Amino acid sequence: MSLNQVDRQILALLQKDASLSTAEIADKVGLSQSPCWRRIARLEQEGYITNKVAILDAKLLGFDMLVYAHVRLSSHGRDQLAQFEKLIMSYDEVTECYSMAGTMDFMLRIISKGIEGYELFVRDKLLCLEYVQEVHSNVTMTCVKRSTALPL
Amino acid sequence: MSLNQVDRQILALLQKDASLSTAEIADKVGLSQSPCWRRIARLEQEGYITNKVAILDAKLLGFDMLVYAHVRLSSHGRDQLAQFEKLIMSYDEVTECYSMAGTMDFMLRIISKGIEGYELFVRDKLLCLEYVQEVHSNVTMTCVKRSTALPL
DNA sequence: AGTGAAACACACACCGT
DNA sequence: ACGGTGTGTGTTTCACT
Repeated sequence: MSLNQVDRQILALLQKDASLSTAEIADKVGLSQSPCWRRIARLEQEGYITNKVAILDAKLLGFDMLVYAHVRLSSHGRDQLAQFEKLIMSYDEVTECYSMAGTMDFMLRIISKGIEGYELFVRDKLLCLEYVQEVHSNVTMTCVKRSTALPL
Repeated sequence: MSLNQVDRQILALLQKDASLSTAEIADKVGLSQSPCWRRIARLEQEGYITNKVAILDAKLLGFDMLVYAHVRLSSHGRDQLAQFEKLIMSYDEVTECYSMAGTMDFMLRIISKGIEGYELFVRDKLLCLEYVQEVHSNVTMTCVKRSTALPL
């Protein structure tokens, strides 16, 4: 159920580099392979580790535009809330979406190729929805830091 | 140098699930193991795949607070810009940081345990810096979507 | 819970096409 | 460039402490 220090160490290692072998992790946390493997399997099974992914180089692949957009829905749009969220999930350009505290707003992280790509997205996939009242775009310039790791 | 359709397919698969074996990927893209393995190795070597990470369940680990903070630096703070960025990179609570177009602002993605954890962070690690002029917190409520995948 | 060994699958290299 | 085959290395299980 709960986690001890070794479990946290394992998680900390894996969230930085999932290509580490069980033997390497076992070595770093001071365990032998078998018990280390069992712990990792347990951490996966209990849901602490949700999945493993490859991180790609966005710039190298031509995605030079990263925008955080605030989307305000009209008040009667609450009815279509579920539909809006479902739609958002189907948009690959939207890599993240959160509803914000205190407002009827959503914040979207949108990745695209150039301003043209971003404008196309906003026009064809956001503004075309009747219940979208306002879209405010926060364009990022340089990425100082980007990590998927939690502060364990 | 450039990528064909098969390469993109491989990248698309790996950015969703990096635990796929070469054989499984080869099967899905219609190649046999050897050429598929060579392509993946090339994609890593050329930097398209930067690394592989395990994604952990933030809520399960007690990180129930996710805030996007806009930080405004005072104009003479430009001198300490490099120092600020270095400091930000050392803070584990800051998982992302971007400088924003058009302003002297930075946007920080901060993950913490409860409002208490967040307040502690802002007080002890942001407001204590003389050149930090203003911190505006956008608190997220529910996560509609979160993905690390690019829209290939 | 940790250790050791054994079965198995996979990653990686070397061939031929 | 793709495909087949082999060998070492990592993963996964099992029997034991």
